[in-house]
Amino acid sequence: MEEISDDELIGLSVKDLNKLLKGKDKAEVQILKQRRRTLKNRGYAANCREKRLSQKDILDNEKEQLEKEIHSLQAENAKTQLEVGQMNQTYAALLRFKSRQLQTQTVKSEVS
Amino acid sequence: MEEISDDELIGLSVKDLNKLLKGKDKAEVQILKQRRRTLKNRGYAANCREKRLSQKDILDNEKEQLEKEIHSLQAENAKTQLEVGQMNQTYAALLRFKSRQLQTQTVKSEVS
DNA sequence: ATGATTAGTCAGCAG
DNA sequence: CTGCTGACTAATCAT
Repeated sequence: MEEISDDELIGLSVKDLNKLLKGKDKAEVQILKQRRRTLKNRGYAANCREKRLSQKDILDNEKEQLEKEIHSLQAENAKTQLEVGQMNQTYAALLRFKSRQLQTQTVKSEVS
Repeated sequence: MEEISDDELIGLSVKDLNKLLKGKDKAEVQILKQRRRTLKNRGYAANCREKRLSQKDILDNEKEQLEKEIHSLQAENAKTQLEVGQMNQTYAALLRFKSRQLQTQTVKSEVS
């Protein structure tokens, strides 16, 4: 019989494989089918490992994104806090103005 | 010869193993040493798999922590923003007060 | 020699 | 049956 390469064996559909195996020995067919299964498994295993790695990459990236978001939020927070501080200063100045005015009015009404 | 169990074989140091193997056939010794190596490898592989899993767990946990931190920062931000809003209201009221006062003063100085 | 990691193999489960 | 995954083995790398 003609030798069939791993790649060919993997590439063939079961149907085509059966066509190719028409008049063969049953034992021989079994052996070939087993070889096909094994080759497929080899691919599945490689696939499985690759998937494992890419999922780790995904996790790493997600983590990195979250860290960026944290930094962004921290910056935003700091900015807002600064804003609050400035407002407090303005607020204090206005309060001083207000109490000065009230005092003046009081004095005026006292003399009137 | 007496059979030695996997656990025993794994547990023995090379030294003790050699003692035990004093008068043995060289081929037999080689086979036993290979069995020992294989058993050790089995353990290493299991260890490797476990490590892989625990590292994934670590990543997952870190991710979860980061998400918690994000939520915390978001809450903090919202709170501060609210504070800013309230301050803006007070600020606006004070500003109204201030301009009213200034107006009054202006009027008074005009009539005087 | 020892331990860790990778690729291939098989068993066994899921669809 | 096809595809995936856990565990085992052997080969290989590093210490």
